[in-house]
Amino acid sequence: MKQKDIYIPFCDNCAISNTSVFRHLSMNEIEIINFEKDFRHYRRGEVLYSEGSRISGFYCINKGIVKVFKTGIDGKEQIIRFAKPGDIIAYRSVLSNEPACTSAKVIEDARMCFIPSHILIDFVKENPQFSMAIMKLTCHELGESNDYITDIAQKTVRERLAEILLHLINDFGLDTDNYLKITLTREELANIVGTSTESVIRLLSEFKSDRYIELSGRKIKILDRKSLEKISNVF
Amino acid sequence: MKQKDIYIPFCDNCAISNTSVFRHLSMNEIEIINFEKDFRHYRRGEVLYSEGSRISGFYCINKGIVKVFKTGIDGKEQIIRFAKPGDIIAYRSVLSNEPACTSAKVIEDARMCFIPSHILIDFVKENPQFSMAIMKLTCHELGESNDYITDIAQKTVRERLAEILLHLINDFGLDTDNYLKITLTREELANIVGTSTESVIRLLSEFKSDRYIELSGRKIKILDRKSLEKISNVF
DNA sequence: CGGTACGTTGAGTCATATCAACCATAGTGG
DNA sequence: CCACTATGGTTGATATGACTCAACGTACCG
Repeated sequence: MKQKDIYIPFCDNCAISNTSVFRHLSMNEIEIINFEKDFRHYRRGEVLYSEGSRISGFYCINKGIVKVFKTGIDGKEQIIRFAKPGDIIAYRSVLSNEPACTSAKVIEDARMCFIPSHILIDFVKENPQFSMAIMKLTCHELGESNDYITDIAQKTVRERLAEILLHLINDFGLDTDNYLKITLTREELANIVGTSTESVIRLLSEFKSDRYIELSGRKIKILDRKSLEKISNVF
Repeated sequence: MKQKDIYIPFCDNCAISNTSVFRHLSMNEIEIINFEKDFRHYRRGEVLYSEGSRISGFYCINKGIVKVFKTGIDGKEQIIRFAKPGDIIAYRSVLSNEPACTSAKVIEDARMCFIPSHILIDFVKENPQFSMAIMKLTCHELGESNDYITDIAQKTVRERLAEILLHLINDFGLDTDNYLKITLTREELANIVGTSTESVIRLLSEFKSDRYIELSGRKIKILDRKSLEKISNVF
């Protein structure tokens, strides 16, 4: 406990980014969040909330990665999206005042603020700019989900896997050696693509022998992005 | 032109329903819509807007049915949802101020109001109640889309077809003879389920010989809802 | 050292897509 | 009025992508 991290990020810092929904809040409103939020660390594997549960607030991610998923047949997970620093999750349930329709689990050690529901609801009601930003965020997510419905309904597993790799590159980036910054288990990859673990393994090693990627454990090195784009059928 | 229908519905009537998002508007606001809206008839096959286009307003459906879809590989449609009386469409693009990410086409002769963008945006900014209602609507749709991703990724075509039939029953109802009130081509059914026309045909006639449904042309008669529920794997 | 979770590979199977032919219907134009 | 064309529906044959099952390898962890 000697090394315990006592640093708590001020929301002002988070709000600076011009992608954050918080950028439209007044100093006063940010103060309110700073005061009411509950900040803490979360380890890989920790569950933030589960499908069907009532949530009393939402999370704002400062560091780390969280997967948001639904549980389908026989408990098989379908990953809906990832949340990374700057993103907020669970806001949907708060706003629609329904039980959570997804679960969320930490997949890379994280730091997050938990912010009580009423704050989000109050701000949406009182701050039109913020309200619009949240609205846009929701609409954007809706667009993405609809895109994915089309993909999953029409593309082959091979095409979808290539596409997911490209999405992961976009969202999480590559390190200096061209390794994908996010690491996932084969099963997690399968649960995004919507296929079986075995199929992911086979296709990955196919991509490998075609020299599009290289594999070392869970790390994926991107060698040929153009070809992945060609395979994935995105224009 | 003798028989031209000069009846134009007042928004007050639409707003009465307690499912309409307009129920939170003031009399004054409703007057504004009444004044600015453009009401007209649309025939089956008419395209309201297409993917990628900029839209200057949104539609509120008074009568008829519209399909909202995305165009995927080789122009194959993926139907995302249907809009029926009381529903609004294209509001997503208006709010996020992005080009349309879907197309919309009339599949059952319709009457609609076209309402200019600025009205929606103004009301969202000025009327917190209305804003919340729109937010809930969006969140709800997002939840539905995410559900469908899970289904389409994990269920078989057979299961999905049964599920879609149940959804159609819920959304559009049955007439006195237990016929589904909405009629779709086999291709349209395929484009909801995310499969080929031939597969839909084969599965429908399988359901028919299993005595779950009866077919006469495009009309589908529901004989055994319980069994369809069992097949569809919904609890 | 054994346990648990993850990764890999092979073999067999099945659901579903694809291709092709054909029929029915309705609208069109000469 | 008839041929012409387009659209939708149906059925059969065939191909194959992807899943499942099963066995085994690997690595880390207490």
